[in-house]
Parts: sequence; C-alpha cells; structure tokens
Amino acid sequence: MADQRTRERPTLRTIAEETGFAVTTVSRALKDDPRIAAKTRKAVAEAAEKLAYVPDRAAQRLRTGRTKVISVLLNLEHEFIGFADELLGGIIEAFRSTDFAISVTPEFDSPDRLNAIRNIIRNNLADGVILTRTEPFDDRVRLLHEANLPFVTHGRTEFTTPHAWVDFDNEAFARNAVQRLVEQGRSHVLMVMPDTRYTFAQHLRYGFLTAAREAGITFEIPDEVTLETPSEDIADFLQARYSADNPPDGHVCVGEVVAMATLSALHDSGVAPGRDATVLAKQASPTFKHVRPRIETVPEDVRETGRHLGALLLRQINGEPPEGLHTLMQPDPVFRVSG
Amino acid sequence: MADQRTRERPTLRTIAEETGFAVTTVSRALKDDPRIAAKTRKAVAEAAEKLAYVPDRAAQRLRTGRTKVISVLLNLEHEFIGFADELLGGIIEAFRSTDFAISVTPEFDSPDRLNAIRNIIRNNLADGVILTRTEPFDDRVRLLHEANLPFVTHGRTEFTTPHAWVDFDNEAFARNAVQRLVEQGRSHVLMVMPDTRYTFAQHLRYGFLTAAREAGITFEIPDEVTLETPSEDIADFLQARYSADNPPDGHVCVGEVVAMATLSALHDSGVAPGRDATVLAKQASPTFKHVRPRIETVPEDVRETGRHLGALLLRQINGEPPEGLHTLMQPDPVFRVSG
DNA sequence: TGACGAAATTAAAACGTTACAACTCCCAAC
DNA sequence: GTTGGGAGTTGTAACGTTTTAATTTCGTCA
Repeated sequence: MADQRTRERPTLRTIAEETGFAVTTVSRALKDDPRIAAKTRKAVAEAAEKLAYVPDRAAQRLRTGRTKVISVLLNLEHEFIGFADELLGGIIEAFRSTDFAISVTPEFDSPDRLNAIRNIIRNNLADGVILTRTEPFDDRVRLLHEANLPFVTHGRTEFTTPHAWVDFDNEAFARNAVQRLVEQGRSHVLMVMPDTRYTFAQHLRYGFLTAAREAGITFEIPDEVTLETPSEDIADFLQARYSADNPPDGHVCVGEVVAMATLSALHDSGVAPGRDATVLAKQASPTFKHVRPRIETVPEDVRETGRHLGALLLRQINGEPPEGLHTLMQPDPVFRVSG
Repeated sequence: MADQRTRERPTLRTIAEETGFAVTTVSRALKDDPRIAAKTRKAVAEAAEKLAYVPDRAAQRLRTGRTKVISVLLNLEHEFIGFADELLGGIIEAFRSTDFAISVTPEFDSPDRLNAIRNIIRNNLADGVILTRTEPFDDRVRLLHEANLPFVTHGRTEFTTPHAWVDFDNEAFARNAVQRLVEQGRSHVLMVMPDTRYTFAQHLRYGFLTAAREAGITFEIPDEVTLETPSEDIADFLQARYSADNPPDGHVCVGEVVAMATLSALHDSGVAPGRDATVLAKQASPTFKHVRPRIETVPEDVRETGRHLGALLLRQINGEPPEGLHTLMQPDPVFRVSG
C-alpha cells in the first residue's frame, strides 16, 4: 500500500544535495534573500520546482513560533441561522491568497468563554484571533491584549485601549427603523432586544429609544424575551401581547428569526401586516426574499463583515498597530420591500 | 509590555531540571509509560502541573508527523443556509474531548476541487478530512485513499473500495414524500433536484420516480432549475409553471430555501397551499417553524450528521479500518405540520 | 605583493519533542 | 562470587527549518 504521507518528501536538504549548495543557502534563496547571488536563487528555485518542494509547516512553526493559523471563536450553540456560514466565508476570502489556515474554535456558554482564549495563548495555537459577540468590557480582549496577540472583534468594546473592530451601526439601524415606522403612521413600537451583555444591545436600545422619544411615540422593550429566547416562545409572547391591552403596531426586528417569529405571531393573531401593523427587519440571508407577506428590510452583509474582520487582522499580523483599524458598516438608510 | 507568548514557556527540559530526571524520562512519565516507576511518574506529573506545562504542538508535530488537525472541506459559496453552522457544530462536539483543532478548508467551484485535497496531502495539513457534497465517483476519495489519510464523506460514492460515510436516506425521504402526496389526493408531483453530479441527487430521483410510478401518478423533474439555481429564479420558474398547462399539485422540497421559494411562487400565483396544492419539505433549521402557511415537513438533523462524521473519523484516526463505518440516517416516515 | 573588505556561501546551533540503543543498578540463581 | 536479567533510567540523534557567527572567495587598492 503506497502511503504518500510517509513517502519521502523533499526537504531543504534534498534541494541542497541536488544543487550542491548548503541548506542555509537554499533556505535563503527560496525567500529571495538579496545576500544570495541572483544566479543561485534561480537555480534553487528551479530545483525546488522540479522536486515539488513545499516547506514543512511544523518545522517552520517550531523554529519561528508562527503558527500560520487564524482562530475564529464562534458560539455554534445558538447563533443566528447562517451567521457562521457567511462570516466564515468572508474571513476565508480575506485570507485566500495567504497560506493561513482558518481554525474554528468553539465557545461555549459564558462562565468560561475565557478558557478558549487562555487555551489559544498557552498552547500558542494561532497568530491571530477573531472574536464574535463582543461585550462592553470583554475580558477576552484584555487577555489577548496582554498576550500581545493580534485580534479583531466583531462588535465594539468600551475599553480605552485601542483595538481593531468591525461593527454594523446598529444604533443607526434602530433609529432609521423607528423613523420609518413613524412615517407609516405607527404610534406604538416594540423591539425584542439581544441579551444586554452584548455591546450591540446597548446601541440598538439607544437608537430605538431616542428615535421613539424624538418622534413622541410610545415604545416597548419586553423583559420577558430576548433574541436568545427560543423563537417559538418569542412568537407566543407576541401573540399574548396582541390579545392584551394596547398592542404594538410597529416592530423592529434585528434578525430574520425574530422577524419570522413576529410575522407568524401576527398571522396567528389575525393581525394583517401592512394594514394593522408594520414589521421592519434587518435581513442577512437571501432566503428572506421568499417570506410572505413581504416586508420592508435593510440588508446586513455578514460576508462583507467577515472580509473586513479578516483584512484588519491580516494588517495587524503584518505589523500594523491596531490604532484606527475599525470598520463601522452603515446600514442602507432606506427600507425596501424584500424580494 | 509583557508578551506572554515570548515569556519563557516551560518545556520538558524545565521539568527535567526541576525534578532531576532526564528529558526522556520526563517525556515518558507524562505519557504514563509503564517502563517508568510509578513514583517517578507521580513526581513528574506534579512538577508539570506546578509549572503549568503544556506540550509544544509544533515540536510534537515535527517529531511525530501527526498534526492534531481535522480539516473540514466546505463550499461556502452556495451552501444551504445554516448548513455549515450546524455541521461544524456537530463535528466540533464530536472532537470536543480531544485536542484536535478543526480547520475549515474552502472548496471553490468544481474544476479543481481536487486541489484543496492535494494541498492537504502535500503539506500534511491534517490527520483526517471530512468531505461534503460527495459525487458518485469522487476523485477526492480516490486521492485520500491513495494517500492513506483517514476521511469520512457526507454522502455516498459508488466506489467498491470501502470508506467511511454518513448519509441521510434521501431515497426513502423522496419515496415517503410522494406517498404522502398521493394520500392527500395529489396526482401530478414536481421536484426540483440537486445538481446531478452529486450522489444524493440520484437517490432522490430514484425514490421520487419509483414512488410516483408505483402510485400511477404523473410527475415532473424540471431541467431548467436545480437547487443551485438562485432561489428567485426557482420561484419565477414555478410561477411560470402555474400559469401554463397542467400545473403540478404536489411539491417535494429537499431544502428550506426551495420550500420557501415554492411557497412564495404559490402565493404569488394565487394558488392556496393545502387546498390547491400540497408542499412537503425536509426541514433542517428551527426557523421554518414560523413559515406561514404551515406545511408538513420531516426533520433532518444536520448537527447529528456532524456528530456522526466526527465520530467515524475519530475511530479511523485511532486505527480502526473504514470497513463498516457507515451511518445511514433514516427520515422520520411521518410528515408533520411544522411549528 | 600583500592586505582589506565586500560578496557569497557555509557549518553549527537551536526550536521541543520522541525513538533508539545503551547504560546502571540490584537481586536472584547457579 | 560470578553471571544473567529485568527494572529503571539516560544520552544521543533525529524531525526540517531559521539564525548566528563564521568562513571562503575574489576584486581592489596601497
């Protein structure tokens, strides 16, 4: 049985023997080191090509300490549907022309989110880290900063020490949404919020509240449910709301799951979207095109977010300081009927 | 600025100096080698604990050739929404108690799907590989087999050499679906198929055709669209079908995206699901609960699929031969109203 | 003619681990 | 009192790379 893995792979030594140069020379020549004569570099390159030489990553890593690995921390337990697909897709695009490997590190529920980071630092598992679900005073950020390991967060913190981040302007989104609801004559708006521990929950809340107050309409942020509540419970809650006093007539939905739960609650309550109430949503996946009745949405391009995260991380790995490495993605100010 | 990455990490040598044993002894003691006296093992373990020693993966990898990495090949360009989230979630669960890292390797469109595999083999990037979107005579399987690198496919091949796989019984699903449609009095059924190059397309087709023939009803498999067609084009196609002669009255949908496209096409054509036509679907995400009108579905647990893939791969990495390492996941034979 | 320095190349060490082949004890057997 | 052998331990080499500090080579200038 032929085993290509154990079949002798060419090493620098092989090339050295082939060309008659020393291993050091070969190593340098392959990196186009100007100390090596141009003629030599060419000869070495040709030999390497001929032998199909590829450097051994384990040896490089042992010698240099660089892993050539990017670690993406994801909570795959209850993520927004399709979030990981798109984010990873974007990150991978950003690293496509490099030889970095993308490693997915699971993050389990809160008590020790830190452990995943500690593990990466202790075992030197990555040259860079991408964090999601950022909190205002995120300890993971503190750890990575101390360890001097490049990282980018999806979402902002409130630390004063600068670090790279990419975020969607959720405050603007919420503000725009409320204003649009007001334009449509709505007067009592409701929004299901993310868990308050995440920074973007504050942004949403702020945008939502200020816009509602400015417009002089009433608003409602339920305590009973969050985006992490199972979506059928959200739907049940909303349905209960509709059979109680003073039901909302406008909904701002931060994600597709909550938007669909809302629509199903309206449907099951006999409330006609568009006529009796308006539902606005942030749309991240193309699926939403097919939801009926059609509602107005604003897109959030998660893949693009991933590309930005990757790009900012790469710049840090290449030595740029994190100062100013930010991308705040602006929502399209106009809501459009999806599909 | 403290840099924990460069701060001296304890190595075997550190422990050796601390305990007075030789490096070899320490190395063996840490693996509980019976050649080392129990007392020594204990002393070494304590010193290692005290110093917070963790073995250097680069050094282990260089020395042993084992990478402690699993590579998951995913096409993140046009995957079913949420597929990667769930599959990765399951795979990660399977490897949770090991120290394997999960690396996502992008697979781009067909011409050279092989290159990703070649790259993994040449660079020795993984100890095991998980393949998705398997084809009947999948060259990737051939390569991995030759390289003697453990792997599992999601989906079956038609090779005679045995290899590990995990699959959903799509033939049974399609058969059950057609039978259910017949029960509901439907007489002309339509199914949008995956691209024919994938093995599971054959299974679906076979189940669909035999059940329809057995029941003596007419059926239709459009050439114009596949599951890879942009979903709005699928919807447009179906809408056109409804304004033409002899429209279908039953739909089998392999995924949620096509199910939603179908529902939107019915809606936009003024065809009432349940009364004028029946839509049955395979449901992989909980979101679908909220789709209105409700339709009957059968669940497919992609996370469980991931767990199986991971488990079978792990067994091979631990030396089991691939013979008999299969899991064919059976669909629930009864369709239920979702939500 | 010999010394100098720049250009080109090199040997050797190191990264941290594991594997191989010894080596040292010490006790039992003759 | 030597021998044999097992238990326990160890030194050394090796994995393939990069880095440091030489070393060689050669043209130039005094």
